[in-house]
Amino acid sequence: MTTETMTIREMCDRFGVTPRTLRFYEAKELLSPIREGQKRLFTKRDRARLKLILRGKRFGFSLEEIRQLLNLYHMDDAQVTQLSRTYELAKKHLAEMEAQRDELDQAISELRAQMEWGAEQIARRQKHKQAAAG
Amino acid sequence: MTTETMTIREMCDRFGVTPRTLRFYEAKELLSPIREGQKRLFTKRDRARLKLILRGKRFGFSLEEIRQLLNLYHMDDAQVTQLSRTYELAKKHLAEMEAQRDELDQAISELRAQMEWGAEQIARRQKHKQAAAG
DNA sequence: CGTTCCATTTACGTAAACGTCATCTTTGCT
DNA sequence: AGCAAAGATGACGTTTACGTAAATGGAACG
Repeated sequence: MTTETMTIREMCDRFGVTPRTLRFYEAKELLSPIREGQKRLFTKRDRARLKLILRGKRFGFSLEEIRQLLNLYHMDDAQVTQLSRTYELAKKHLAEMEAQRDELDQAISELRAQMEWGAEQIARRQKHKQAAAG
Repeated sequence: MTTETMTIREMCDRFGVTPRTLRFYEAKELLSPIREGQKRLFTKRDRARLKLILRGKRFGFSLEEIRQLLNLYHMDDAQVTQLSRTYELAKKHLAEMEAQRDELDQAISELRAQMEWGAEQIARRQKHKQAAAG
């Protein structure tokens, strides 16, 4: 087993996805495993891309958005031609992510405050119970 | 126009959603506007909840997940009974959000690095052009 | 009173992201 | 040679989150 390429099953085990998912991503041109006869062989590049895909999904991006963004991470010489356009897209994306992070930070502190209130209510009820029992 | 309640149209204009969306959220028990005859009237509570709904969506949560979480923010006396269960759920959610933020932070710095590389490539090409032209 | 304008309900349609068969090949044992 | 396991290729099904169209109902305006 050269660690260079992986079968579909090895990929599934490593990333916790189904074969269907990997084939689907290939159909959508998010992955492009090489073929050994019929069988797919996933390269290091595919693994790096899949990692980014799954991350993008956790952030709420659609596969189509993710497809665009993958070009930012895997530019070959042919694509360097449109590099500055890609760069603009990246800047936009970066801004979106930073906005999302700020919102997330805010949401986190709001939730923290909410939980403190909740903890207080629980404590209050404990006291009432004791008073009623005593 | 008392600022107390809003019509469906006012809601749509304020939040940038369609009437269909608001009715859909009501059907899914995410919102519960009061009725004036047939017509829906959205209260301050509905607005607060909708804000949280839209935010949750940006974070990649499903409507069903969001529905669960809304209880954390709008607990009435009846629900305080299960408050400690809710509190546990909140803790789990908070942990998820913090993990997501950390991942987002990492993704942001990776993208930044990627962009610096891109900027370098652009500069390099500029130089080559000049050399070829000169 | 007719029409226009919102809004409501009901119902069917749709895009995204896979799940789930059914049906082959291919490949590795025995 | 025979057979099970793994993988491939359609093709249809499913869930989520709405879109869209049809039919209906008030109410407001000329």
